[in-house]
Amino acid sequence: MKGKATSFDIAYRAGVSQSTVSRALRNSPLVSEKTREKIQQIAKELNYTVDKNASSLRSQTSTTLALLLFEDPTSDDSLVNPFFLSMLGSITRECGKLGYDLLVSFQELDADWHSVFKDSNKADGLILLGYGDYLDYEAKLRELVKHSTPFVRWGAATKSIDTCSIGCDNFHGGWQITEHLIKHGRKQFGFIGAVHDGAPEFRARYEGHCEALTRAGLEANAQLQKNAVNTEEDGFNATLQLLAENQPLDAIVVASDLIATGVLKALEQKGIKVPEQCAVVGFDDVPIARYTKPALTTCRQDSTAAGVMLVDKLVQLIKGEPVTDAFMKTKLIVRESCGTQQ
Amino acid sequence: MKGKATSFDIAYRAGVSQSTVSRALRNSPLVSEKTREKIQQIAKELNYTVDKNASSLRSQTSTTLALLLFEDPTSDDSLVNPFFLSMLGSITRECGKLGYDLLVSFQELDADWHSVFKDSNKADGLILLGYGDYLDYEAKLRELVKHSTPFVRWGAATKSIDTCSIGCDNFHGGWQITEHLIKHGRKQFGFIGAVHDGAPEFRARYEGHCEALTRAGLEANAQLQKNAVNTEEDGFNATLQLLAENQPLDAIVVASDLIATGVLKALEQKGIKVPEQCAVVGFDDVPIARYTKPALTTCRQDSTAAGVMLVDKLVQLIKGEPVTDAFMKTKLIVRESCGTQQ
DNA sequence: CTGAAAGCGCTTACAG
DNA sequence: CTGAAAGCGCTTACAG
Repeated sequence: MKGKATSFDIAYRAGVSQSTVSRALRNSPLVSEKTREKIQQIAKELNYTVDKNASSLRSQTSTTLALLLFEDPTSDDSLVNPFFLSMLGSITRECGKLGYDLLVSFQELDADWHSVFKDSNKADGLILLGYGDYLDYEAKLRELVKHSTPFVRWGAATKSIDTCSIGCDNFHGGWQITEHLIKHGRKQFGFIGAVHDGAPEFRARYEGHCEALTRAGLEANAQLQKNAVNTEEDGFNATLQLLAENQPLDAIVVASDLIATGVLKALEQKGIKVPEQCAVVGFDDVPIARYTKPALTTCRQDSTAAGVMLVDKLVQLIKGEPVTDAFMKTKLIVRESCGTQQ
Repeated sequence: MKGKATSFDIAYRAGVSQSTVSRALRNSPLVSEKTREKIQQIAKELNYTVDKNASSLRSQTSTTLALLLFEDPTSDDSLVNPFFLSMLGSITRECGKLGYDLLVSFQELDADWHSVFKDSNKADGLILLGYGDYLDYEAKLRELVKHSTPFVRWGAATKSIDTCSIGCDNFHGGWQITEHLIKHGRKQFGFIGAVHDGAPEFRARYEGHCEALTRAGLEANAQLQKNAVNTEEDGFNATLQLLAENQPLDAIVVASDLIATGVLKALEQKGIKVPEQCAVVGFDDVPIARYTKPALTTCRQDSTAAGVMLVDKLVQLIKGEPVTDAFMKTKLIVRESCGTQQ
């Protein structure tokens, strides 16, 4: 035989019709066990694999998911948000488990996502990670909804768009981590991380932070909140700005671990001892957090569970089953940078 | 119109045949400019996208590449080798640039790679990253060659198999980093990293290391080489074994950064000051290397360039163009853990 | 349980 | 430069 074997080749050898081969290979109950076994045996001998393009074309379903990664606008070319990277493993594995292939793509915000993947029948649904600026992103989400493209995303739930989002309880996380510091005697807080409509997750963390302060009878000082997008460099610069306020500080709550690495760097440069003089806490629990000196206390988002859930929900959506948003609990991971045990 | 627009819909509106539409959309010179423009205009209005499955089926080419990631046997479920992760960005981007889609998959060593991706026409070629044990891997490579599946891989070149591999000059890297330490007065070396046929890259680094010692009139002491696979934990344990030899040591050359984090941890636990009492150097320059304390001196493999090259070579291979192995230069990155400037 | 036939939406000889 | 037709390799009504 030249070229790849087709279902016709198998049919010929098995002495049955091509339709029967197709049914047998997909374990249709319409085929007798004996016939099925014979056909599957021959298929194995011929190293036969169903042609994906033909079956997808005919059945109008690709059993492929597309993962779209959006980068933060300022991040360097080769750097992907490490938190998303850590989701990749479980997303890939879960896809494999459910029999889906996974297309991965870095997206520019100006592309037409729906046409690129869904309209061309490359993928049955989309997983969205990250977004750059949230406002532009929201407009894109509306497009997807309009085209009734099945998709799920990691991020904050929104009332304004009817989408399935999976995110962690950022408000609770911000509260949790701040409350821990207060309980251990910290009183003068700074906060580093962008707080505006373009970054709803950072904002929720900040609001949780403020809530903890209020409940403890402390006051959030807006002057001690400095914006930073998700980079080490921004964290470094924002910290210098914060210190320039010349206010007493014994703790800095940071909106992400990546930013926190820059905070630690700035404090070290200024000779401020962490955690003795100033506690620092991050958010995410990316791999790096274990290696900083002092090791970073942070708020873990379970990226493995998140990846599995994103895939599961998307597949449900594709099958037309009802799905709900998921809101994951965060977990306080105490290391050295907050100066407490446990 | 219900459902997605097809080339027939466009043909109808443009008053031409469907064949002409197909040609016009692919910028065939066989179509007059006027007709082409008209057709492309209508396509845009209808939000038309070529059906990937139909075009792939008909043309027998998918313009899709598959990235197969193999995990080290011992690594935990959600953890992917950070060095490979850092290639992912540039691989994805380069694929986009060349108009290819990218399927990503974690592979078990027992799967039939060719049938899974190439024989089913899901992908035109394969990119292989990592391998667990090299001997099993080699057998798999032979299979691919036998099925004439186009593929490229990151790793050491082999004479025994006719494949396109892209790797760094591990021997030179091992030499370079050791030579640097010798030049700065270190004399008593340990080496941590698996040195056997199952890990040819680590072995090459070790051989380069030994070569540098020999040239300097020093002697490599096999007793001071301890095996470790690519994990922090293994690095930690191997270091304890090394120290238990009770031999004088003023430098440890480590086969990877990930292992080196475990080495640093063990030394800290034993109260051995890095770099004052003992220098430590890694290999790879993964993101974590900048954050350890002391920051890790290491040998950089340019993952961005590597990713681009892997994609470019694979596409050449698919097009039937001749390709050659690539051997990238390593770069010494001096940080704090070796105790020298520059 | 099985087969003959249609058709998914394209690309590409072939003919003009 | 354009069109009519074949066909990529399947899945799935339809008929028996």
